[in-house]
Amino acid sequence: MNTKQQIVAYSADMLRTRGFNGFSYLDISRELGITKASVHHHFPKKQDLGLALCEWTEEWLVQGFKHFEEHGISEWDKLQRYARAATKHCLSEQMMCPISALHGDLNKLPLEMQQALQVLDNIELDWVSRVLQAGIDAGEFKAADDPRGLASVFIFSCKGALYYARLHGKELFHQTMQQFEKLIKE
Amino acid sequence: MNTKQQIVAYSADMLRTRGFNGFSYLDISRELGITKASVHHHFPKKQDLGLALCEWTEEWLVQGFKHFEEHGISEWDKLQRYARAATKHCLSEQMMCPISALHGDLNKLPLEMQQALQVLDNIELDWVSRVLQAGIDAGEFKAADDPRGLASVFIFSCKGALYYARLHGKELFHQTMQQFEKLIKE
DNA sequence: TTCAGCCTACCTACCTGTAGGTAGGGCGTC
DNA sequence: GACGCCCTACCTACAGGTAGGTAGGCTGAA
Repeated sequence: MNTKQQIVAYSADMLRTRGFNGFSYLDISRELGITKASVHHHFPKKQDLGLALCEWTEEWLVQGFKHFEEHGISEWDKLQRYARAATKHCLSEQMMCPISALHGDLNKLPLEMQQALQVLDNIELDWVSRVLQAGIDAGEFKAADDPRGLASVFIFSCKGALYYARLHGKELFHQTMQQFEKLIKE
Repeated sequence: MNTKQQIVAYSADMLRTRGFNGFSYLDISRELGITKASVHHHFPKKQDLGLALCEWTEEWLVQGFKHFEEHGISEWDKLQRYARAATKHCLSEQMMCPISALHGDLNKLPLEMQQALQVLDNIELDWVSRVLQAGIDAGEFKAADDPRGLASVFIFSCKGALYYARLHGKELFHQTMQQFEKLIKE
């Protein structure tokens, strides 16, 4: 892994624990044992790093969805895998979803990053909508006239509960996902 | 309104647009035309200001719930009023929920503020849980074995959709709330 | 009434440590 | 020599905070 990739990897961790404006080039330089100016060499402006992080996030998303599709034994199982993947680091390492982290700093992001974030949102909403629609078609879930709206409920429930789990413990997360499951199945 | 109250009022706006770590004493001093040291006079450390903001948020919450209770003509109407109140500034002024804002900076908040935030979360979850339970008892909503988990779904759906509405427009917000309504009524 | 002491609310000046960034240079590899 | 990747040194502008001070108002005692 070359220096540039190390910068992105470490920055992705920081994005998820402190948000985009919560870590600096000095943080990165200290972690990797290089100078700040060297970080600037690879990413001249923080926006450049931010866009690289959006690309990283998209890759992370796309690979995740591919994995869930390959291993999910039902549509609900795919959604559960999504939720479990999101949980994986949250409860032990206090990490949030990178997309949520970017939304938290939305007002301070340059336009280009906002546009990249919009793309990420749609990738995620599209995938969950498709899984829900497939589940409805297969009789796993109750009929819904707007899978995208329903996908929103699922995504926001999941992410919100993960945010809160950092302070309230994982029980609330499980309660939330359980109620969502009952709502779409019963 | 004295200086201290002005500091809190302005800080509350900043909390909701930039997050707790997104504005500084210099920002406040510039806005109010006083020096930074004068801000420190009223709130020696930023944590003191943070705790005052938590109090402000609690007052804002409690008054909101009182208003929704007084004017709500059904349990769903109360929840809709909650959602509409949250929407009121979000779509025009890019303001987020203060509680969400604090959660976004959770890892960087001193312990005392984290504890105050936990209290705020519970106040909100408790109120929504009670409204949902009353609606279930009155036959407005379908039975649920865990009103608190259901309250989580509602709150997170609402807040998440507001976050996204800043970037995607209000349609997604309405879709989300509409699907939630169908889920608990049909 | 006057005055000392105290309080509130502000001020200037200063501190350490960044945060994002710029300019010029060195070194190793091909 | 060219280039990638690093470096030192520096810039402006903070961010949270500290120390010492001033001004005006209030209160109680002489």
